Amino acid sequence: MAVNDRTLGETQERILDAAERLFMEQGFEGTSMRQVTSEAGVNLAAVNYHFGSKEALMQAVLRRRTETLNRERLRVLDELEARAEGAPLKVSQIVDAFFGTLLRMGSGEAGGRTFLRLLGRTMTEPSSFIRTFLAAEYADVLERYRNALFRALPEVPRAEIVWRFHFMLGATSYAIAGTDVLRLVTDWQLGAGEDAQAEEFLLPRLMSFLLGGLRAPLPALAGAGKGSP
Amino acid sequence: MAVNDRTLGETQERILDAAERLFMEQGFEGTSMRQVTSEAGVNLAAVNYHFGSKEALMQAVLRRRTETLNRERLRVLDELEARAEGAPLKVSQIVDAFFGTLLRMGSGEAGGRTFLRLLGRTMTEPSSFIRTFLAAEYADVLERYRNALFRALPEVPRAEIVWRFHFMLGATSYAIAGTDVLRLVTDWQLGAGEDAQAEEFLLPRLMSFLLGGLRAPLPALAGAGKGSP
DNA sequence: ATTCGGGTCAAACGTTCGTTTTAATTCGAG
DNA sequence: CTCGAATTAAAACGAACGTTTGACCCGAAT
Repeated sequence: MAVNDRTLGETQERILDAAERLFMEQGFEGTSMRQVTSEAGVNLAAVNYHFGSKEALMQAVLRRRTETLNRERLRVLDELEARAEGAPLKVSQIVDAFFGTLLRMGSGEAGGRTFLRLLGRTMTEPSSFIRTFLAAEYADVLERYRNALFRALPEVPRAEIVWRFHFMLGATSYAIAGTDVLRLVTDWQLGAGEDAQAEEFLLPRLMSFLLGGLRAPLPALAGAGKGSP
Repeated sequence: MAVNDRTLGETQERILDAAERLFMEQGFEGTSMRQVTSEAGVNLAAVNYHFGSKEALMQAVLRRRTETLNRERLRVLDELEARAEGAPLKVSQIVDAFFGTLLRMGSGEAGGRTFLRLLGRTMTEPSSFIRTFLAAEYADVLERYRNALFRALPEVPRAEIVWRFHFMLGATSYAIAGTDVLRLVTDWQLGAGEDAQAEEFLLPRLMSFLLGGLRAPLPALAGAGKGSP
């Protein structure tokens, strides 16, 4: 019944798992260190000992998964571009490589779905240290994908593409956050129980929506001012 | 006798304005009562006296604007349906009545833009009392608009429409939240400075995107999977 | 056998939290 | 001018917060 027979680093992982789940359920500010350590079954001081501070813990929670995710995103894009031999990629390939890779994470390793929901909520988190951290984590991969879209849609103004990338990110973040004001209001069957949502049902539907939005006719943007005719 | 059927006193309004701004910038949990009252220039006890608690203050902040917003949404929909004389509405009319009415709020009364950002972030807020409150506030208007879309798109399965309403809500929430991991990463000119964004630039672009996504081809949804046909 | 150092532990640090209490002030109605 | 309810002001409440401390445990290296 030794408490010490944990493998190396097990304490850190237990803390990360507990923090991931609690931050997802209650937010960063709404979760206390005592909740995290109690949930993880470790001493209160363990977080500050291993990670330094609550903010650093949050960053470690995010980094653990975003590093894997963004490395995979870059790998898939590399592979697509190598196979295309210099030709522009198809838009659907790019969108699937970016958003599909994200969503498929929710059906992979344990905690993947928890992280998806955490990430979805974190995208609109007010704390500036979180936004700064995420921006740095995403810088490389966003630039690569932006350029891939520029090449795939040469006839679309680049500013439009950036706008729509933005909208796609929003639709996806909200979908994976799963906070769902809509679901609380509607009793419509969306396809299945909570569990199977991520891959079987959400992914193809979200992908259709994103591609439809990305390829939509350009807005009129009438040179005139406001006011509708 | 009843304090509630008089217009809000100046103290209440100052508290609501300060709370709206601080909740938007720092989130609900990240904002203290002392910040709110100090920003509003009122005594610390005034919030509990006038609103009862911090949670009730948050609800009052949200209710002050969502009541106007959703009443206007219903009015516009009523008018459209009256003019259509029983015929289904156009999809673009419905989307503009729901999301356009929301976004145009940001260029109306003072604090409108602040509220837009607050609402965008609140949509993914973890606190259950906020989600419950918002669900109740939106119940009527969501049902009306859902049914309008059902009539406008009779050939599309209703579950698909609900999914896509969901995605549209996400893209819009994220856009108005303005937290923008993307913007921190990209230095692309999105059209104008921060100020003019809401109406002149965001609205037509978002509308194109939403309509493209809503009218996109249905996903393949390969019959394979969990077995039930 | 002893030293060493990473790891865990209970306890306490000072601060800030939301809320409440109590007293003073305002102000219209009788 | 008085009375009493509404509102503001000042102070304090207990609880919870993130963080730090210093003693203690124990396997590995000296």
